[in-house]
Amino acid sequence: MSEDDRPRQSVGIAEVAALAGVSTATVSRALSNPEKLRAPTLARVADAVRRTGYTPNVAARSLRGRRTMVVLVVVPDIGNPFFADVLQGIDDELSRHGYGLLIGNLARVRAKEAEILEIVQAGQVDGVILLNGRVPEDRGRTLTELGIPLVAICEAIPGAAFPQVEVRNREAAQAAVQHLVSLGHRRIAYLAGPDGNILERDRRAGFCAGLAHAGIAVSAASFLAGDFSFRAGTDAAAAFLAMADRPTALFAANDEMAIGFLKAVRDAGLRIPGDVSIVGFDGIAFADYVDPVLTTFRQPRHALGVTGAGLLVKVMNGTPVAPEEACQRLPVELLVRASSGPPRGGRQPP
Amino acid sequence: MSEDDRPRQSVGIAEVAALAGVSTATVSRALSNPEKLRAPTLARVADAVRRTGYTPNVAARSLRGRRTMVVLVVVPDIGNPFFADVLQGIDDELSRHGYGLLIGNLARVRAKEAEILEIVQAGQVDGVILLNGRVPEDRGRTLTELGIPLVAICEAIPGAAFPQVEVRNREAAQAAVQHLVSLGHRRIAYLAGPDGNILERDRRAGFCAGLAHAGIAVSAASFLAGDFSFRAGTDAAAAFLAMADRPTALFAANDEMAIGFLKAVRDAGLRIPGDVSIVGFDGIAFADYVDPVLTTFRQPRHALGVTGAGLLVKVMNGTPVAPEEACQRLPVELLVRASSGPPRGGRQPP
DNA sequence: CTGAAAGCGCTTACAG
DNA sequence: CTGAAAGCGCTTACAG
Repeated sequence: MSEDDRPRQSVGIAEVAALAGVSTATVSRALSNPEKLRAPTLARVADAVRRTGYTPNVAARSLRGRRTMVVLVVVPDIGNPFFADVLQGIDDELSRHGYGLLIGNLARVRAKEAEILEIVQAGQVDGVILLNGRVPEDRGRTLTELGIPLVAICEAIPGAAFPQVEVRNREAAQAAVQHLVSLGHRRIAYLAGPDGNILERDRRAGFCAGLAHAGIAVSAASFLAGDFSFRAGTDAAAAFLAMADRPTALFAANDEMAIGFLKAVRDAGLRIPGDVSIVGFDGIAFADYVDPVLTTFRQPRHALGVTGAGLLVKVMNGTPVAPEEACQRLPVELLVRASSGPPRGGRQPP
Repeated sequence: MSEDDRPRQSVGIAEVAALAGVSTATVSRALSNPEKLRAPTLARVADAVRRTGYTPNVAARSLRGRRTMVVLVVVPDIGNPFFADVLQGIDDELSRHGYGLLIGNLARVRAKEAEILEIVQAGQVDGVILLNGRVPEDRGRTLTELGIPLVAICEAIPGAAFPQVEVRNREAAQAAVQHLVSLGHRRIAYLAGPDGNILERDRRAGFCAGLAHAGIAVSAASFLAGDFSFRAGTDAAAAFLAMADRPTALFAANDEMAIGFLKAVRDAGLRIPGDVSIVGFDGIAFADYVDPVLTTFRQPRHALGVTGAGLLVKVMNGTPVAPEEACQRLPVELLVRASSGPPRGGRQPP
């Protein structure tokens, strides 16, 4: 049957083979398994490839080779700069192994999980890295059922059977409380992340553990609702300012909220850290440029990406993953800056 | 010849065809050109597709159909949240037309342009959107030679023969100067972007035009070097503070630098806007949370993405693009906030 | 170490 | 409106 007449790919493997005086099989091997060829043959092919400017067609290679050399990264919100460094780490490690990277942005829309399933079902990728804290699903079907190599990073998925890499959220949150207590604070508020989020759960648990450890009744602490956004921080500030017996310190479950809160209470005339100390979480770039500079925890973002990608490569290659590797928890670093300090002695000025 | 024994795709088009009692051609048509089928046939196929959970293999479809339904977006730096909204706009428009999106992050590394060329040469995408202000090239070969549909947005590429969408950088920068002049400023500094960058060139030109328009000698203005980073802002602040006859206002070529500058001069004890007014460019989210809130220009980021993607779809479809569409320049909006105000009358305090 | 040939899973021009 | 069959451009098990 005749074919359509759209322009075809400029150079095909056949042309390279003809120019080099070898079969297409040999050209293919020269590109994928050069060690299987004799040096002179390899050289002739390499020369022909260079002269023709040949690049193998990706679709054909994927179809025939049954692997795409592409990994899907599921991100809850590409707009959050936090993920940029993680993605960079993933990309660095993946490209070392010859893999490309497809970004699936959920944009915080649950319905987009169906698209993730489709991409995988369509055979578009060899593995998936989840940064979104849950296994995507669509009408009862879940990603795990599809039998594709999987890894979760940043936001852990409790009980999952695949490798995971996260940071010590609980320990860090506890350390935040310890830091504030050591400065003399006893009335400490917690500005929460969205309900059900694993980071929120772990950081809240660490916060409570920190209080308990310091002999402070959790019932005496204030819990402010939030959702990780700047806006949640300013909203929480309004609630905070209206409180009768205001805490002298606040630990926010992330930096955006800490910054929103900081801005709003400062605008209201409170001094930081005199009237209220603030501690955030994440160590986003912006935290260095607020006034006062935010005390926070620096996450090993790049390392999270590299580690997670490395694990996925192992799974995709069928390399066994040691149990201690399969559930890693990286440390975070407390950066003590100007936003936290001793509470003003005695009462607050009118 | 026998094949390898890796697990194959769960459901193929043949199974669906068998279940529906039609040929594979009909299944294919049902999915791509449903209007060519009779309703009952379509219904039978649709039912079979649903029951089998069939999703067409992307590699096979691309190989045979000679189109991938994927667009490559070349981003200079994925870590810059500015691009997140633009990408969202692109994605919104592209997905309306059935296209997926592959992100090529240059990470400000020139050598990565070679990867862009490879992706295109490998037939991996049907079109390219450039956000990086130049046509990627590698050892003499440029992307334009590859004959792939192309569009540039955000950062224009002068003299290019493909459609472009940018904002009125020159006019906006001029308006920034007008704003400052109207407040009473006469000594105004410009904090520049990286050399050779088109945004830098246009904004600088607008700055100079604004001065000229106000009857201020350009030679009397101060030009501080920068590169669009927070750090460049703090570095420029050091230079600014050391100046003998300090300007009373500064226009930064982007918000990051404006914020870095703001933070550093504030730490040095200057009051804003009393001692120095500051105007940025872009309207990043963070600009709302610095103290004082930054006067800046809000870019129509989402619209930039939507417009650019829409143009690319036209080019890919062979739809003619009207000349006035082919070179669009969207307006930006000046947000007057607390970082700009009248200069303090008389001398500055010691 | 190298080649001939099958076949990955689809789409589409042709025929009916 | 639907089907039979070619073929997209590669890779790989088999044979030599």
